[in-house]
Amino acid sequence: MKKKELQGVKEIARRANVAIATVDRVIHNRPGVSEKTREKINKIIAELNYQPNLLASRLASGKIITLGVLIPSVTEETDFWEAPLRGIQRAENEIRQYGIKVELFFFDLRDPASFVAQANRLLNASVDGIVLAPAFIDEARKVVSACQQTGTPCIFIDSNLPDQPSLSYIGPPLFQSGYLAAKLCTYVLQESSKLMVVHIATAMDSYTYKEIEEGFRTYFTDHRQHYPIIRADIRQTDFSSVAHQLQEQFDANPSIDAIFVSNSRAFSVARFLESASLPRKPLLIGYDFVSENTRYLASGIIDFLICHQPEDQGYRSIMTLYQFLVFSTPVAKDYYMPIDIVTRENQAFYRN
Amino acid sequence: MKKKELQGVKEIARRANVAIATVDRVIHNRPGVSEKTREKINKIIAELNYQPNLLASRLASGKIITLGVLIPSVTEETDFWEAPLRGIQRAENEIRQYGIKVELFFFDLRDPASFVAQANRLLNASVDGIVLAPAFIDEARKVVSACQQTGTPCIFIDSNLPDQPSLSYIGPPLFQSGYLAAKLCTYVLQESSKLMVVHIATAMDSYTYKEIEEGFRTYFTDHRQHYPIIRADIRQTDFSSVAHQLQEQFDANPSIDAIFVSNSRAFSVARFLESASLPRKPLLIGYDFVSENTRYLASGIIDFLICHQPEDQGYRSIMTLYQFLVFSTPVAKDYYMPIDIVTRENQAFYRN
DNA sequence: GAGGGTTTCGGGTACGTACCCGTAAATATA
DNA sequence: TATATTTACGGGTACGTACCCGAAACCCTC
Repeated sequence: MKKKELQGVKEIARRANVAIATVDRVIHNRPGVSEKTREKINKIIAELNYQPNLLASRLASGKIITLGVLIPSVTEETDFWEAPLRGIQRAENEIRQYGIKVELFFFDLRDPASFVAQANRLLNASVDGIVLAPAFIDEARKVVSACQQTGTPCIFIDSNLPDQPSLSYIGPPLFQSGYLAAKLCTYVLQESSKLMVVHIATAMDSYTYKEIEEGFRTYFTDHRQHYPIIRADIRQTDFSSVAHQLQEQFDANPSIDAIFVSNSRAFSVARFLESASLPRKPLLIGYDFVSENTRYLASGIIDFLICHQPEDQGYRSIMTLYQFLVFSTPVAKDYYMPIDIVTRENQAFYRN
Repeated sequence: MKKKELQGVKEIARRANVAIATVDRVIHNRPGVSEKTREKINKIIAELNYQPNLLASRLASGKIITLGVLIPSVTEETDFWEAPLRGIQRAENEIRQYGIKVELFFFDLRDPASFVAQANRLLNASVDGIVLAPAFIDEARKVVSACQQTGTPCIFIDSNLPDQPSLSYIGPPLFQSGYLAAKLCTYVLQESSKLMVVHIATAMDSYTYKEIEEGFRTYFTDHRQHYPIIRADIRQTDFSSVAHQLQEQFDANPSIDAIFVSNSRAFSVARFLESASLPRKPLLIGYDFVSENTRYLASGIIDFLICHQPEDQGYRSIMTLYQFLVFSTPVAKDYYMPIDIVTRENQAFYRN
């Protein structure tokens, strides 16, 4: 009966003629090992291509890794953040058994103060990693620098904070999605057509919208198609304000053949189009698979929705932190989500 | 110093005044426990809402779960199956540490005999679960019935075997993707336009193609648009045969404004269009993000590629089996992949 | 009521790693 | 050279579960 080969640290310890504890010290770079034995053990580790058994590892160290998440709450305004939250919770379910816990903090998208308050709670919770929707630029900067202090890895989700140090950005490539929207418009454009870009938001988050519109316009300059592009900035998000301003634009410009809404409020424009009596319905393109939008997509008033798999963004952000903290997996600085085109015909199968 | 609360089976055993082994027997429905104690223990398990610690569980039972995969090999004809394979390997990497192993078997898409041979190897490998691309219907049926015998769960990937018992089907909704292709065509169609559906394949897998074409045609009947639809069945996949047959069709039908290729060989049609001198380039729609297609997408000859995230199909098939075998997670009978629209403008961000 | 069989259960070890604690060896101090 | 201090290492237990093996308790049968 031959001696069964030992596994893992035991085998290393046997070969190096040392105790398991010593091997353990080497693996975790703990002091108390002479340079000589350290080298010897490292050599054997390399030879064996030793991979620690994470089951055993995480079982033995009863430690729990906590991840903090700071994202907007779901409001009656939009259910967009439902999806990332779903993804986050799905990820948590998958890795909970491996000793990972997720703590959620929600802020109000319309209220920077709530962001600050929740951010402080998050920072005081002494978490091991952070997922952050940096909706308010200056306020988010402070969170980032606090993370820098403590060495806590931090991931931005859905929108970026340019030039800020972070472990990773997980979200859409804004410029290119505007560019794609422009291309989709061209399928209905004719000689005399005009275009309209609509921004509907109380606060104009400059960076995001600018990138998108830039992409949109660049498409036409790239292709030397110089249709007039009308801009509508609508700062009152209630329907009557939106309808009123749109009506004005249409009165002034009858031949608008395509409308591009730069965020998830296309449903508001759709509602206007539904009630307005226009000679022909313009093409309508917007963002995000939120419930109001999908209704108008189904009824044919919205033609295209551009989406960026928000659930997957949430899932991915948690999993990335997990992989980074537990396995030290290297992380890509920018992880751009695909630019999905959702239409009436494929929306039933879209996974938001 | 108060007694620390015990965890898991220990706590159950303490409360029930039995040994851990007895609790273990109850949990695993093993015999050797009187009905009375069994009930008592089950009651406590319910009270505590006990969730077994999977780390400890899988660590203790050193068992290795083996998953068998039978998919087409990557050929010079098409690199489509690279993507599912990537996904499968990614999944394996993630769960290898939890005692899951994947064994790969490849067959030749042009050769049913190779399928049978590899299927037999797979069945003899006594795996715990199977992922199967049922490319050959009758031959695949036999694998399924063998699985039935042994109770081995089996998942179909990429194409389905209608009316065959399986744990799950993970793949595209064929009918709807044809339907969507039709819709995309309409953006360029005019009064006098004709359409062409092209099948290029040595063997006509009846089910897949039929579903797709059915969806394509249904769109037009649904919308009462009765453009002539020309069919081209091309059984010689080499370029000159394809070019020859296409040329014939175009000679006979000058006003073909949109071409729909029912599989990944759109690049072949694209190559023809590139060299042919047609009055105006028809819209070209095909399937799959394979390298030849993406080149023609970038150059603008292919307008749309319809894709179904093949990498994710591979990943998901393995993970589904894993979750099912290890956690007994319930599995959806059909998991339809989204119908992605890839264009020149968003292809850079597409994750195949 | 003694022998044999079956059912029911408990003790104990193993999985691979983490980490506490104690001790021998090496080095420094007196 | 004897003693204190540091450094290097080994023994051993714990994490929560799986499962082997043996023992007690029970049930029959003659």
